[in-house]
Amino acid sequence: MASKKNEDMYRCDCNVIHEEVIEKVGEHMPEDDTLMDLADAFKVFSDSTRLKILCALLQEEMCVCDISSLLGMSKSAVSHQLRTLKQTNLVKNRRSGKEVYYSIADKHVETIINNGMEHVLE
Amino acid sequence: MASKKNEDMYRCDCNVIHEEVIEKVGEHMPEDDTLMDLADAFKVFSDSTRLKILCALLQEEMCVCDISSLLGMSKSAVSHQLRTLKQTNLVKNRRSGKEVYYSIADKHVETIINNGMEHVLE
DNA sequence: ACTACAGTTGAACAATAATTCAACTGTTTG
DNA sequence: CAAACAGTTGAATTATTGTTCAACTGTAGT
Repeated sequence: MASKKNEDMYRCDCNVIHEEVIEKVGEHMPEDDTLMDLADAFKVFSDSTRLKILCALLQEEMCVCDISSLLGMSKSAVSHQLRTLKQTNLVKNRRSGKEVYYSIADKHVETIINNGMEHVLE
Repeated sequence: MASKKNEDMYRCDCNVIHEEVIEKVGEHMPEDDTLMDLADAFKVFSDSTRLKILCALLQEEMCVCDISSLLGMSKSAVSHQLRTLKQTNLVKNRRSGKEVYYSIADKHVETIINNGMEHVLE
């Protein structure tokens, strides 16, 4: 006879082995929405093109042409990625004549990259 | 007459606007390989299922069944993600009888997640 | 007003990745 | 040794994402 306690609580294809652990851990888990947001945040940093752009902008404000030249990529490809970076508030831009200059908008960018770098370089 | 300086240095569909900036920034950029590795590292954290697993394991060692129950996902799906996490050395496992217990293997996991969380929660 | 250039945008295409499904390994128990 | 269960694996499917391409906007110069 099966335990009735968690009948419909956790649906999956297995018998719960350690209910106490599951309940205890479950209580201290971050909200689902929070973890989705966190995943999305990391997703922005998970593309080497975007990382290159961020590393470049950490040094100096640059226009799209400059970035394209530096990375050896089309303006279109760069612009698409800049759009992503701007939508996530990591960079900001200003127009000066024909050019649009991008720069870092969030102080966490450097920390997050350095932190990840530390993890990679060992 | 075009400048001869950077003739074949940067190929892209635009005229280089600020050569000095590009050269200066270019000198201080991390290696391409390094940035690829960094992107791959962030990629692991960019999925909410994997984040959930890591958050759970940060609290306590758990077997696959426990994790499946906690997340409401199939053992197969969880096992696939655990494989990714193990290949990137973020978790380790040990067998005890029929069960396989997973736990955090890298001290950076907590730092990286907390760091990202700080960025998300504001 | 016309031309040239910086940049943006949306659709199409190609590549990557997460989940499902079914078959499999390994361990315990009767 | 046979049955039952924990977990793994590979192939197939589905979803997501990065880049290209072509057309477009906006600004400067003539």
